[in-house]
Amino acid sequence: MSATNPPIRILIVDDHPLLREGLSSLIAGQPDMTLVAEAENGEQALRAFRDHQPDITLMDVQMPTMNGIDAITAIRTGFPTARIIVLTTYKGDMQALRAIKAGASGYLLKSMLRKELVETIRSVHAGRRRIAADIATEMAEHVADDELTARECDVLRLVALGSANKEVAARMGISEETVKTHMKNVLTKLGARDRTHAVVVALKRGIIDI
Amino acid sequence: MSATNPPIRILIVDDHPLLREGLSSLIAGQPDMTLVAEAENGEQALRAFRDHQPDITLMDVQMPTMNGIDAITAIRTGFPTARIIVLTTYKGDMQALRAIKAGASGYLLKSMLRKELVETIRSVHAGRRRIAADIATEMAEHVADDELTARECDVLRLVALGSANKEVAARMGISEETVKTHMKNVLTKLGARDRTHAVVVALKRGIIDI
DNA sequence: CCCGGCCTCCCCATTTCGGGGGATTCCAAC
DNA sequence: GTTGGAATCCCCCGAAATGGGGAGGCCGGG
Repeated sequence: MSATNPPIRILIVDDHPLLREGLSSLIAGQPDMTLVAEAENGEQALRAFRDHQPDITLMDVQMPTMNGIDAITAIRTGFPTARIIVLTTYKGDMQALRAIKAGASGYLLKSMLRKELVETIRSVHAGRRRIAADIATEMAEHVADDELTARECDVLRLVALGSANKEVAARMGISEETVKTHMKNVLTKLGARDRTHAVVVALKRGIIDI
Repeated sequence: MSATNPPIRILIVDDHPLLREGLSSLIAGQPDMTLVAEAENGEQALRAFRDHQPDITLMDVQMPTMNGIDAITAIRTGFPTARIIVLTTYKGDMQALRAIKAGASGYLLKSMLRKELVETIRSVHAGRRRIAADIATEMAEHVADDELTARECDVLRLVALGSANKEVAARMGISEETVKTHMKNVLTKLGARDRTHAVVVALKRGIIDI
């Protein structure tokens, strides 16, 4: 943070123009930071990263065209040392977990204070990691849980759309008995009391989207 | 919009500091607008409105302490001519409907372009109404639908939390048969295929929250 | 090579739902 | 004062979901 160091070069990726504006003006007020590019979806982010190779990328998760998780994976495939901070509205512990597994160094909420954000940028730039406390807490509550398998997620998604077991079976090309088995596992793993509760829990935790 | 007119006096109400920053810097760039106050929840909004009586209030819906709908109702009880524009992330047609019934003159998404926002501010200040096209479309699809009654919402909320009809009945102090009747009505009104689907539809449309 | 996880399928018994029907009471609005 | 909506309760019945058990095949890591 000494004045002799070059500024932290930052890329912003978010599809909300207003939020980009807010970030941009926040960064403009920090003498040790400079904004090098903006992108409004994952594809643009990839190009912008290649062109500018920023020190820090601030990335939203929900975006059209290419979501933040895929963008993080793609960026870190080409640049394994890229430091990326996810900045999002809350969407459950699973989304955060996926972002971190994809290589994010930070996970923050858009509702946080400006001060915390700039501190996190400096912190991550210095090589540390920073996960918002409430998200860390929620992730910790589920570390011991078995995650849903791909097949179980498929079943649950169809159930969320109103399919009965028999219809799920027909759509997936498997027997109704298999669907029942998957649902039994889902109920157990999510600690849900019935299929409706399971869908609600999965939506809250970011395990499925609708 | 002539330079001789006094500027449009604006109040911002949003719990996201970053978004307030973005709005603030956007307004600062408009010669015919001036920011008179900011608030980060409904209560503060009420006080700020009384103190400053802005021409336009930009209001989020989801906030701690006092939500946007209640804040709109409260403000317009004291100041029936207040012009309020709701600025939110998408949460279903029902939330928009409630905001408009409470007296909002505009309903916009946070993902919109800056240009559209400043145009809407001028438009609403001139006495017109402005609802984002996609929201208007979705609201139009449901104008013919019967809305859920208070009791039906109560039942659906408990169902979403994993209660069986029998348990909903016990919690609400009514008979299971009554719960079944309510659920039948809910399924019909929402066009849902089963209770799980009903909960998902209600969540998407902003009819219930979890 | 063997083990574990995943996916698949099957059986049984009980409970819960969903879709019909109908009925009463209460309150507020016209 | 009648009318209508909301809320309450009741019946029947077939379909669906839940909870318990078991079991075989496949694939990848140790």
